[in-house]
Amino acid sequence: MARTKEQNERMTMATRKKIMEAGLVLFAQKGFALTSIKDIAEAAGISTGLIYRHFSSKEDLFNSLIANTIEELNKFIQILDSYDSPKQAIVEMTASLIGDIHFSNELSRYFLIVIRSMLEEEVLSQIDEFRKSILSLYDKTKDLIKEGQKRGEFKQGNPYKYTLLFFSIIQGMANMKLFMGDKYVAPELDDVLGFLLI
Amino acid sequence: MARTKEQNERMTMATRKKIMEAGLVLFAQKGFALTSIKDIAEAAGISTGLIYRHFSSKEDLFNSLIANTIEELNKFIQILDSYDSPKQAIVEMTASLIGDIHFSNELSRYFLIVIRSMLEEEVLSQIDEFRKSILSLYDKTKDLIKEGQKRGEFKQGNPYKYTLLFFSIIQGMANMKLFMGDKYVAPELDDVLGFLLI
Amino acid sequence: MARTKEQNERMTMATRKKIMEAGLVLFAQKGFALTSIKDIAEAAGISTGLIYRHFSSKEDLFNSLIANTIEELNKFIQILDSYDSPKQAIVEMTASLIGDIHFSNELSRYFLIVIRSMLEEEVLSQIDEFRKSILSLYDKTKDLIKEGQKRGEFKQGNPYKYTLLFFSIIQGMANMKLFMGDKYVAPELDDVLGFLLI
Amino acid sequence: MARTKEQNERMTMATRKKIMEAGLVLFAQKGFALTSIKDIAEAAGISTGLIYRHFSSKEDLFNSLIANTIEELNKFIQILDSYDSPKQAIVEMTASLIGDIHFSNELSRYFLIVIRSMLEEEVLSQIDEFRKSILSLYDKTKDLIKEGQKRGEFKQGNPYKYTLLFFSIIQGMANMKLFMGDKYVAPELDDVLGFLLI
DNA sequence: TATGAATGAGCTTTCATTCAT
DNA sequence: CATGAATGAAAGCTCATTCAT
Repeated sequence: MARTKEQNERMTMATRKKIMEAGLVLFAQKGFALTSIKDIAEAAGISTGLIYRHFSSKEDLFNSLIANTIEELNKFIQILDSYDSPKQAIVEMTASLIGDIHFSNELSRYFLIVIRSMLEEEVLSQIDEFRKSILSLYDKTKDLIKEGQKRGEFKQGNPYKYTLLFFSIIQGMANMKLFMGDKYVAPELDDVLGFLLI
Repeated sequence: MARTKEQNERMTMATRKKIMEAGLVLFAQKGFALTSIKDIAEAAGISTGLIYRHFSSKEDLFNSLIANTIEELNKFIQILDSYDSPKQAIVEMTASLIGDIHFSNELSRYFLIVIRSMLEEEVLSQIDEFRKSILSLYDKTKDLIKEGQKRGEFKQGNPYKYTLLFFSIIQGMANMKLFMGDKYVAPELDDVLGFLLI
Repeated sequence: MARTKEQNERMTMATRKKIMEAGLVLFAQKGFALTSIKDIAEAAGISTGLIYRHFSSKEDLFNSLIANTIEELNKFIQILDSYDSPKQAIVEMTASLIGDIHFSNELSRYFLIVIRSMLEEEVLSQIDEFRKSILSLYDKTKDLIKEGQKRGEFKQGNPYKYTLLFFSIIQGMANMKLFMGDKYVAPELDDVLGFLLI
Repeated sequence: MARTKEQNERMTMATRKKIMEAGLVLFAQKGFALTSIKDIAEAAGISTGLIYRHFSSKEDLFNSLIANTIEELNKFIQILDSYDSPKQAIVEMTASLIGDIHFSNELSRYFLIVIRSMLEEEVLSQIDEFRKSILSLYDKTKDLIKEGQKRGEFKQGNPYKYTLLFFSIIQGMANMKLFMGDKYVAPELDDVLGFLLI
């Protein structure tokens, strides 16, 4: 008997998810160029051909992950708004990121994708939107810091400079975790935010 | 009459230098896999074939740069020994790194190569020695921090954890500078070392 | 639905066979260096890339053919043992070779591969084993001649010298057939073995 | 002071000779494709560039050697005419060839070039003339055998078939000598010509 | 829908040839 | 005349993508 439409759809979505998960892990680890479609297919436990039923190209898959990453970054931005004070926002965000990186959570992979995309020159169609999204997160953070400084929660100093330092640290940590693996030891919140908090 | 031996040697050296400089820039930016021999040849203003008069393969060229990087890292380790106090050593090293990154000096490219090599899985013959060299720099730094803590120059806390945070920041900054280009604003020494200095 | 495993296996085998047949013909004719992968692909009616699904490199394909050749030579050696008398063995072997060469049978191509491998200096990994195999055929033949001389079936004289002459003739004939094509006229058994038979 | 015209010419000819000698050895051994200009230059003890002052291309050098080979073959044909009887002609020719091959004389290299040219498909411009020349030697030999048969000096039988067998043996021997090197043992005249002489 | 054999564009590498000296 | 650094076309090989089943 033929499967129901719903069953088929569920299978389709399950496969799509498997591909994206495998893609996220591998792209974060090895970057776009070094990750082959065969790698992804093997990691996802399917055939290479099947990937092309779900994504029109390797770049399309990558772009889908970038779109997810953008979404995650935007969620981040929104969460920043939901806190009572800039200090609370930054502290919560940082604590959460330290944990994500420590446990190699999905979010930490998104930040690795960010790093890689920064480095790779590859002309990937969505990369511009991606950069905008990153810059918008930076911008939001800058405003938050500015506001926090006004309220006297943060040290004085160029908020843009602090923003860049903040994300340098976050990305550096994500990278270091990938390099050190189990040997990685996460820093304390106070150490990471020492430059900013009074 | 033919060129003199000296002339030839000078030409050879000049070309070799051009190739290595172009290679350093491109490998730091795009990594091993994404950098093509054609890219390097174009950047160096020579033909593809000529690269193979100087390096037996793309990997050979990369390994030469890695060898240089190892050398630079070792110089770093030695310099750390030459200071009177751990605090002075760390402070000078950091100040120097901030400047190198800010001006995209060669050294900052070496740190980008380090980042890339951490991320890329590619089995390049020298990479193991390279990792050892990085870990040895980490180790040296850890000892320095430990000693500084004993002397009361640094905050108390797991010195290994501080080491990882320190290099996370440095590498994150090198990466950020590459991403932001002229928009990059370097942090102050005190901000970078806030987590460590008393 | 996907192809069955069996279907795939059949396709794979058919392709592999096509490649090896084309390779045998071309390597026998033009040797390793002059035969390009493109040549082989065209002769086999497939794309160049497909060859690499079946053989990891041009050398790997060549080595597979060499392995076949070694096998054929070993069969030859074994057949020589199965005859009642050395004379019969040599006569049958020669008659069979004359026919193979005349009809450009596979075996004659193997002998051309032998010639080429003798001539080419290229360091191909299996070539040493191959030479051993050839020398072992020569050795076997020498023993056979010696035994035949003891039995009074062959002329007296250095059996090693006779062996070299014998294979010089065989290989010369295979070569001549390739050069003359349809214009080639095969010699009589008695003419070929005149130097040996009483 | 400038060299005299004569001196210059002598030097030119000496260099040209060195190149041709090196080319003959290497082309005979490894064939056209596997022999690089650099190989030849090194063997001749000169620079690669200098070869192009004497020959317009690698093919031009090869063709010059082919021209020499043709000349040698023609000398052969002429020598065949100078004997009193076909038998004497064939016997002398064969004895001389056996010796040349045994001592790896120049002539034996020419015969190796013949073998290689038979096998290689490469479109070398002079190859057609070369083949004609070889066929003309075969033809001459055939006539000689026919005449000898008339005179009762040779066995009866298709003279063309005998010719092909004769040159198969000669070329097979040249090849075998290259393969066996010092281990080679030359056959007796009677063994080589057994099929023909009464 | 799912498979993996098959394709071919693009990369690394070699080497005949050119050319400044 | 002589050198060898430099060029670029062509070969081997990889891998994203297609397609028959």
